Amino acid sequence: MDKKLMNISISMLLLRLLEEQDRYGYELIKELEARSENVFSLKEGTLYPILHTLELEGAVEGYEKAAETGRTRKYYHITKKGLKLLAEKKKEWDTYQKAVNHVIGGMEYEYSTEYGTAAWGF
Amino acid sequence: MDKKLMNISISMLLLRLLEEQDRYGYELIKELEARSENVFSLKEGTLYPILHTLELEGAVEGYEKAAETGRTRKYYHITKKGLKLLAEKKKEWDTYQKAVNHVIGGMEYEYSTEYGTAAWGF
DNA sequence: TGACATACCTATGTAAACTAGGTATACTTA
DNA sequence: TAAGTATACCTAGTTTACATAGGTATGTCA
Repeated sequence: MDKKLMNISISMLLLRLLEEQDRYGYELIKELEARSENVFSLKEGTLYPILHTLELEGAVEGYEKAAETGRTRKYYHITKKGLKLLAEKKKEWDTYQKAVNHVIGGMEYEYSTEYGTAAWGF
Repeated sequence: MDKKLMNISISMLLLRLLEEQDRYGYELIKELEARSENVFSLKEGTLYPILHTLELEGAVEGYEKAAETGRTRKYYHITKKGLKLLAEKKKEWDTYQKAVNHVIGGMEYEYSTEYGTAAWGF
């Protein structure tokens, strides 16, 4: 468990996006904005240090790759360790979520078997 | 919205407990532990400063009251301002929760009309 | 009587995330 | 073609929620 009460780390969200496919920093920011409908709008100053830390921890691996435009981007790939970390963080989030809802009351929920259910308005 | 991404404050949980009835500090800690099944276990060093801040902000009002044992306790009462703050924080939490789940995927939920539903295992 | 639970408090530390800058390339449009 | 905007990466310094680690004092139970 994280020390910081109810502080679900951004890294969980980033790892989740990298679980799907390799992505570069700027792309992660835009994708996160899109999926969260602008609830999560990371500044570069927030994102890049986190990515560097994740790389140091061995949760992701960065590599340079040229875009179609010729411009070089730094892509990140999630490692086995990263996948494990993601699973842990998801479990933590679930625990916190349940506990908070239990305290404030009034919310019922259940898991669905697939990513992105009708409940989310897809 | 709070600046701190996904950092849902403890104050929301405390205000929620004070919404039900006046309580004293130590009681809040124990009640929070009980309701969250020990997920949230505040240290006194965490709780009391938060209560003092909430009082300074006018969200709660403290008053001394003797317990049956004769011992004096400091009870806190939630104010109108506190109730408003709680409502805001609940809304924030709901927004964050939805956004996180939207990103990590796979969770469906709906509101129930009453506090404490069967889904929570009461 | 000595340990433990209750009940309150403050000073200091830590780390996640933000603020506020910086650099440089590609695209768009006036 | 110049200027503005979007893309794409980076670091130093700051903020602040919460934890750590201490303190005091009363009530209870073995």
